[in-house]
Parts: sequence; structure tokens; C-alpha cells
Amino acid sequence: MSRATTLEQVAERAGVSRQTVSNALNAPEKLRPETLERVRQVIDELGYRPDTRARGLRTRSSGLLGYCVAQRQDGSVNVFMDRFLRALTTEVERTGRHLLLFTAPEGEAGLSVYDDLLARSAVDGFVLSDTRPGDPRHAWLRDKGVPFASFGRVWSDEPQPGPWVDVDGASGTAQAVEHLVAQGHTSIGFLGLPEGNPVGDDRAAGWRRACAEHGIEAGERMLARSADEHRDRGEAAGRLLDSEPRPTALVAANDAIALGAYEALEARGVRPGLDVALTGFDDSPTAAVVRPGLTSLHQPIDRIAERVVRLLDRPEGEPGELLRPELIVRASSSSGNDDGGQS
Amino acid sequence: MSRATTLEQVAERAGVSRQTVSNALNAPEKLRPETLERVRQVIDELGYRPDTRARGLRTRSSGLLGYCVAQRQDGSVNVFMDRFLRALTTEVERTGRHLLLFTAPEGEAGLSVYDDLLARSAVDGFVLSDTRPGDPRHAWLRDKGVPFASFGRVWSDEPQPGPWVDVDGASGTAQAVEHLVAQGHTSIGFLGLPEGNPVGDDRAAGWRRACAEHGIEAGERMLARSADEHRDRGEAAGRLLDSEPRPTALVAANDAIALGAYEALEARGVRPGLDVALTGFDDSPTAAVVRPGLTSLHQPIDRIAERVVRLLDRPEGEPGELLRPELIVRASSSSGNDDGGQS
DNA sequence: CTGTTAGCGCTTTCAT
DNA sequence: ATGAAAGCGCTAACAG
Repeated sequence: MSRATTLEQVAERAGVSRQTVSNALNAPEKLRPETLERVRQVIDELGYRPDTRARGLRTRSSGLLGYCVAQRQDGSVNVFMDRFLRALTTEVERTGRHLLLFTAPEGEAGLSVYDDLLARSAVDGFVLSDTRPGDPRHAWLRDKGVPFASFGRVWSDEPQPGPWVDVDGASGTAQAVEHLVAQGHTSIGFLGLPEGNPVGDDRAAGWRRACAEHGIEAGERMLARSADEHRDRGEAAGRLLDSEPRPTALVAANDAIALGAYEALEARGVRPGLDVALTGFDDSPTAAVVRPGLTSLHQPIDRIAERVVRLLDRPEGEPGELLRPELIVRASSSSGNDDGGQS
Repeated sequence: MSRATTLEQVAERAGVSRQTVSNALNAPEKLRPETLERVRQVIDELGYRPDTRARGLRTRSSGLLGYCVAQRQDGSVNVFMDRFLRALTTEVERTGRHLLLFTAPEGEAGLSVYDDLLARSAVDGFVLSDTRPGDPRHAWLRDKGVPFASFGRVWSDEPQPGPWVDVDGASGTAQAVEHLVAQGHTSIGFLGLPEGNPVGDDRAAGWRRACAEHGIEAGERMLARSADEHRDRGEAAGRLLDSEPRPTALVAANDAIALGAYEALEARGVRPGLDVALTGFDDSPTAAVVRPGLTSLHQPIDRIAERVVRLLDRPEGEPGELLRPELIVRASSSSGNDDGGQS
């Protein structure tokens, strides 16, 4: 691993001063075209690239954005987060930086990890995700004046600290309801997340609102919460299916719960998509693979990544941004219309 | 965002020279216990952390390992890779470094990205994954003397360049066959990956070997390759099921194909787990969710991450390491034994 | 438009 | 055991 080329070597070879080479890179308009050309040629010849550490030391930057990968205690995976990370990596690169991955405990305890990274000047800022109610990171970073942007809101009483991007869950479930109404359904139940989950509440609100607009009942009687979204086996769906009158359609707060509902349906001899319509949320890979294909709401991942990075760099504009998910219709909600593929 | 504490500030406050503070951090045994204690106290007081850029500039290191996230052209996700990335992040942190994420085109074209990172001294080395036949990265990095380790082999004619860790696919499918034989099966088909895929060939070899040991037929007649693993809808499985005599068990090269086979089975009124046994490979989240639960081979992710980082730092030992996957038995291969949960 | 000087914060080398 | 000097590779600020 030979030593990398330095600015000085380029300067000598091109017969100019170090500073001129530096300018060729950072302020080319300051050079006479012919000098610029010559310097550039030597740079190419030598394959010179400025050392990020030296440059960072001088400019007080690192060219790195920190991103904390959540350690899921239950060993479950969030496929959606994987796709987001890929999109984010691409987007950060587009702005000439890179992503630095790290882990941290949840809540207050994790702040020291953020503090450490900052104290060492290892990162220029953070992209936050996996936000939780009462998440302390946002306010803490804001108070420190650290650049950051969040995918997901904090959902506390105070206004959201700092720039954020989120998916409009209510709009999503409302779309699902509209779609089901268009199929002729007039009795639409909701399979919710455990009580107090703000994402779940948001998604339930959209269902409630859209139902109200169509004069469809959307009271507690039509809503069943899953006790544990990751291991849902359709108990909640079962409760709704065993109630009278049985709803003809179910909107689930996410794909995991919708998938659990398949079981409850099958156990009762009810065919998803034919006898009872079903929609999910997240458009997980499983949604396209399962039979019948699960209609689900696709989150605009690339756009989220793009917006979050932009907001991190230019926080002065909108405080936040709500993106609409897109309904991907498959056979679980409209037999004969299954596209069978992935979104 | 106030300026971070420097070594000099600590030195002044502690009444020692800069060098002494540096030693307190990097060579504490060189200090008199009382001095060390005093310096440490000031460090804590001020929350001092050495600047990674300055230190790196001096020590010719960056404290970062590069990891390329594959951009899947077909938009598919590899859940397994997501879990590996989490494990890797944790493992790299354990050694006091961090992971730097980047993207690069496949093949030769991507090498310039690696080169760029190296020229800028942005990383100290690389962890490679998503290896492909003829992958040029390994030999290229080895020739440059860059530290690296690979999860996955290159599968070319020459010996594998550089340290690697991989999962023993043949051992996995052999385990599956043993399990099926123990259930009384004597006619076991194999659902393979497209021709020429070395991972698929490896997994097929284990099936063939284990079948041979039990005097079970494992010729081409019992093997059906999937044309496209991501969109498999069970055509290959269908061919095997329609042949005479119909196999009573199927070993699939991965979960996606096994999941496709569910359809082929159901289309023929054959119940997976009851009429025909089925096993997958990868132990994807879907395997635990689908009904009946899919028996599958779990890859030891944490161990892979641990070994790959160790080999990167100490490449002198074994050239490579083959890890055994673990068979997770669910109802698809032994009705009544479904644990229903995730691994 | 180009060159010189200074210094970012740290560790290495060499004195003491 | 502690300190002083030098310099890693770069860019900001100024001089010419």
C-alpha cells in the first residue's frame, strides 16, 4: 500500500505552487485556463485526490454523515429500513459525502454516542430515523447546533425539533379505504398497531376519516389492535371476522399484521381477495410474493432520502415535509387485478 | 456548534505538556500514576476526545472500513444482507472503528470507486460482500496491498485472493436431506438456482452428496433449475411434481424458490408439509411467517461478521473459513413440529 | 492570477 | 517520566 500522491507532488510536477493546485480543485475560476489545464493534466496523470483528513482538519468538516442503525431487540428485521439505507447512501454520495454507520442504545443513554462522534469531529451531522415517541435526540442536537434531519417525527407535545420528512400514514390508509369503497365495500374494519403507537394512530386516523366521508362506520367496534405486530397470527383480525356483521374488507396498519390476517381468514374458510378484501402498509417484499398478492402502500423511499439530505443542508425552508405513499393494488383487494410482481 | 476541546486545552488545564496528555491516552504506562490520574480527570471534566482527522493524519489511518452496498438492479431486497450489515456495524465498532458506506458499479468499473476512497485515505480497508464469479475486487486489492476480507468467495479458477469467510452451502443442503431422510423420505428433489450460479452449484452439491450417502437418486431428473430466482412462481417445482414418480420431498436452493414452490404445490392440491416436504435456505423473515412455516437454513450472521473483521486485521492465519448453517425446522418439512417463530 | 505564510490537532522523535 | 520540535496534507488569508 504505497503512499498516496500529495498536493505538493502535483505542484512540483506542474511547476506551480501548492496553493495553485488547491485552487485548481476548489476555485478553478481563479486560474488562467492554460494553467488550469496543465495542473489538471498532472492531477490525472498522478491520480491525485486530496486527502480527506487533511482537508477536513483545515475546513473543520469530515465529509461524513452519521446514521445510527437500530439494533432490533427482538431480532426482527425491518426490510423497509434496509431499502432506505441504500437510498440514503446513494443520496449522500450525490452530495460528495459518505455515510458513517454506528450503533447506539435507545433514548438518553444513546446521546453519549452522538456526543462522542461529535467531540472527535468524526461526522458533520446526522440523519435520524427509527424515531420514537419522546425521542431525545432531536432536541439535543438542535440545542447543540448540530446539523441533522429526521426521517420520522418525534410525536411529542412540543413542535417537532428540527427538519423532518415523514410518510403521510393517514393519507395512505385513506387511499386504501377509497380503493375499497370503489370496489363496492361498505363495511371496512381496521387492524391497528398496539395502543399508543403514534404511527399506528396516524394510520388509523386516515381510515377513520375516509370512512366518515363515505358514511361508513369506523367506531371502536370496527377496530382491532394487534398485541404484537411482529408475531401477529391474526388474533385481532379474528375478532373482527367473528363479530356481526362481519366486515367485508380489512385495512391493516402494516404488512406484518395483514399477513397475519391471512391466517385468520383461512382458518375461517374465508378467501382473502375473494370473500374479504385486505390491504397492508409498507409494500414489503413478502406482499408481492404471498398468494394472493397483498395490496399495500408503497413508501417513496428515494424521495424520502433525497428530501432528508436536502433538509439537512438547507434547514431554513419548510420545517417538515409529508410524503404521500402510493397504493399498489394486488389480488388481496381486487381479484383478477393482481400484477403479481414487485412494485 | 461550539469548537471541540483540544489536547492543548487539556494540557494547559492539567498543567502538563501536550505530549503528556497524548501519552495519557495512548501510552498510559509511561505516566506516573498521579499525573495520569490528574490528566484523566481533566479529560473527563472537559469531555475531551481526540480529533479523528488530526490523529488519522498523523498515524496514516482513518478509523474507517469501507463497505459497498450493492444496488440491486431489479429492486429486490436481500434481507439477509441487511442483517449482515447490522452485525458488521456492531463488530467493527467493537474494534474502535466505524463503517463507511458507499456504492459502486459491479465489476471492473467499480474499482475506480475503491481507488478513489484509497487515494483520499478515506478508509483503512474494505469488507467485501455480494461477491460474484470473476469478481475483480479481491485480486485488485490484494495486489495493492490494501487490507480487506470477504464474506463470500470469488469462485474462479485461481485460489481465492485474500481472506474470506463463507457459509458452507453444501453442508446446509446435506443437513436438509438428512433431516428429510430421518422423516422417512426416499425421493428427494432439488430446486436449483439458474445454471452457472456457483452458490447454487454448491448447494446442489450438498444435496447430491447426502442423497448418494443414502442411496437416493439425485440425477438430473430430480433437479429443476429456476429461471429467475426472484420471480419464481414454482414452474421448476411444477416440473418435478409432474414427473413420475413424484418426489415426496423438495430441497430448495433458497427461500425465494421454496416460497414459489408453495404455489406449484397448492395448484396441484398438494399440501406442503403434509403431502410433500419442503425446505428452503437463508431463513428469511418470510419463512417464519408463511403457512406452513418453511423449514430453512439459518446463516450464522454474527459469527460471519466477527470472523470477517478478525481476518481483515489478522490475515496471516487461515486463508478462509467455512461456517455451517443451522437447520431451522418448521411445519413445511415435519407437520406438527412448527415452532412458528423466528429463528 | 499566483505564491508565501501560517496553522488546523495530533503523534513521532529526540532531548532532558 | 516529561517536554520541545517537527511535520502529517491541506486550505484560509494575505501579499505580490
